[in-house]
Amino acid sequence: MAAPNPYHAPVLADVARAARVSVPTVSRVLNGTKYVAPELARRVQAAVAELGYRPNVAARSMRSGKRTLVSVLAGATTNYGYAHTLQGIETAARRSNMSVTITVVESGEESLVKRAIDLALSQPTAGAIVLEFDRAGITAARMMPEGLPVVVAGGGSSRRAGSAPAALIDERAAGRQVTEYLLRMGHRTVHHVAGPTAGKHSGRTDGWRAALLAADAPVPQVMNADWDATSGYRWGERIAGRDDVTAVFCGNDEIAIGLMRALADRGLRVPDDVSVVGFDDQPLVAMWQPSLTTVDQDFEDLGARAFDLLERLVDGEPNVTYSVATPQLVVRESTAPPGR
Amino acid sequence: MAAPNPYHAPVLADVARAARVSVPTVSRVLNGTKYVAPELARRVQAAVAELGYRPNVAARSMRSGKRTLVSVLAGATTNYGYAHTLQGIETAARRSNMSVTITVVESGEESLVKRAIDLALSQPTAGAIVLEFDRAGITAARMMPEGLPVVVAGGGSSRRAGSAPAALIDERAAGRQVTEYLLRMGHRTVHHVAGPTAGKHSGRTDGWRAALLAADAPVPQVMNADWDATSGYRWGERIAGRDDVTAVFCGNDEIAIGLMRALADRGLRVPDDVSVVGFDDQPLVAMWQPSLTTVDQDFEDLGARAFDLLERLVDGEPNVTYSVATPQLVVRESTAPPGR
DNA sequence: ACGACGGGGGATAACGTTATCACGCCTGAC
DNA sequence: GTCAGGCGTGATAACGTTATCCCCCGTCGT
Repeated sequence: MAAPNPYHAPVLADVARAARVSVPTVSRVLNGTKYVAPELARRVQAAVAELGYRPNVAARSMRSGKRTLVSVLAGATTNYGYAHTLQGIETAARRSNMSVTITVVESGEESLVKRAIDLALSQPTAGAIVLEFDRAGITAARMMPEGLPVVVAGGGSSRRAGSAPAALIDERAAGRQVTEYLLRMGHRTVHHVAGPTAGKHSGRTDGWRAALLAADAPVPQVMNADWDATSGYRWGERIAGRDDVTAVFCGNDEIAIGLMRALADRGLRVPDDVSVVGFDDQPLVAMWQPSLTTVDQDFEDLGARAFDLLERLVDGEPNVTYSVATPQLVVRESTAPPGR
Repeated sequence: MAAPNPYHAPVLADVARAARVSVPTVSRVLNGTKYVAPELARRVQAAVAELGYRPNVAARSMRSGKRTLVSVLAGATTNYGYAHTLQGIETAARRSNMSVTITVVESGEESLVKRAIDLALSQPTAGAIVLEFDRAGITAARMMPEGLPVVVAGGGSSRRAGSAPAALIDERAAGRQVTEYLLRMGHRTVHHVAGPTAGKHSGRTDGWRAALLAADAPVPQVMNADWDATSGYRWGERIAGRDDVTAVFCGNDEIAIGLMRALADRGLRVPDDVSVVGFDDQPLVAMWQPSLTTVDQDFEDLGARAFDLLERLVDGEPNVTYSVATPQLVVRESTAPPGR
């Protein structure tokens, strides 16, 4: 994209000429930094409207240091959680008259992460929000340059001292809640199909294990899957052959849906034979047959909280730490006391 | 976000000092614009690496006119089609070392659209891509300022001369294909639940009507819904009471899923009693029971094509017009010859 | 009536980069 | 040996904006 662009937007000097005032005066009118005589102000406003002048924030930020761009780094954008978090950030940013750039980090491989960070920060950004939902995001958060305001958004429940401020959803509490609910209904234990574990810890998995241990229930081996429905389907096929499995807690809704389809294809009924719980509460899963019991996570709120933390950080507020929300269990038709 | 930001990234002058060369020489090394002695180049590279220098594209674009930012304006971001189109744009832009900002246009109301455009264009953008999937997008496309490179991405099949270049998905052809398929299986006619119609025309609806007319089939009244599953559910409830409806073509997958659930709740079987077709081919609908016959639209490709058009436009290529892809019918379990 | 004070607005500089210009040195040819 | 030419490098200017400085003029106090 090197060729000359014939489009030349009007600049302050054009407005100043049209309004017969000096360039700094136009700037003062637009920013309200100093009192300007009503007559001059009126002429400036008129010229701005007529020429369709639009300030060049690049030049502005270069001189004033004020930055109006926030970078979001994410391992993906189309998954339910990612897309809604991004939307939450965008809405909050728009309210503050800031723009959002999105850069995808394709994997956790360091050279790729570095390239993504370089691209994101090549723009004059006020700060960055890293979606720490997967390995790519975790690596990106670790590799962010010192000194730049960075906020992390993710599924943890607390934060190490010294690390970046974070907006969190307490997945651990949710995992525990799901598991306790199933145990209370009489299931001897709860099986768990996890998504690709980001490092050692997954809040959902931790909460599940903690609840089982607290209830003295056996802790089955974790079944590892990808985040997609196909992957859930494969585990469903295997579970269909085992009659010790009466309740399955899935890492997300896609896995749960795929798993339920596999069970149905093998002639098993949900929830009569097996109870299934998802995670995310995507709109479609309420329409499923049976509708899916799942965990509602407010991703838009997560994004909004992340932006809020970043804004406070950029404003120089001391002791910006973290913000946690606890997701809610949504009970629907896919869970029942064990019948097998 | 007015407060001072203590972070100060290294600038060219810092690199130049560290490498004991002049500022322009550093620029020349980084851009490869002119031959620089190997020894100096080496020192510059070393200094860049050590300081973690990252060029400030705002300053660069101000001087050179080269712009590395593309603005996307969209009526929403989380819906399946929107999110994937956006992802296609981001991937293509990243390959060209360009960043993407996303600005949501909350409605078609002119003052809101103007504000969104102002926000998007307050950044020094090389051009804009407008997602013309809804009324907000259509209004935004109309209100974009003259002179700025603009590309539209949407669901049309052709383009008026004189309007902005466009990347398109031929929804009209897809609507016709769906309808012809159902008629061929023996349905007397095909009913249609449409999404919120963006202006008078919806390609899907036009194609459906054209196919019915071409086959001399009766053209039932269009049922208007929103894009969500709940809205589809409500139409499903009404359809369940009518035995003249044997095949329903839904505006998108959400509507289809909601509709199928309503039919099931009223004791009707899909496809035995009613055939249902969706639109989009979201991953989950293949797992439905019955799995949904739908139309696969390659939104990521749409986004990539839109970016490509914009790049050519910005590069000053003459006669940049439009690009069309035809989506594919995906036949699954939710359609069958009429049995009612 | 004269000086001090203050407010409005223009002139100027600066942000970080790249385009242009100018200079000095080295090479090659007479 | 001298001069022309070219190439590599540094100096300078410019992009569009805002911060700073400063001047001018009006007003108020004595």
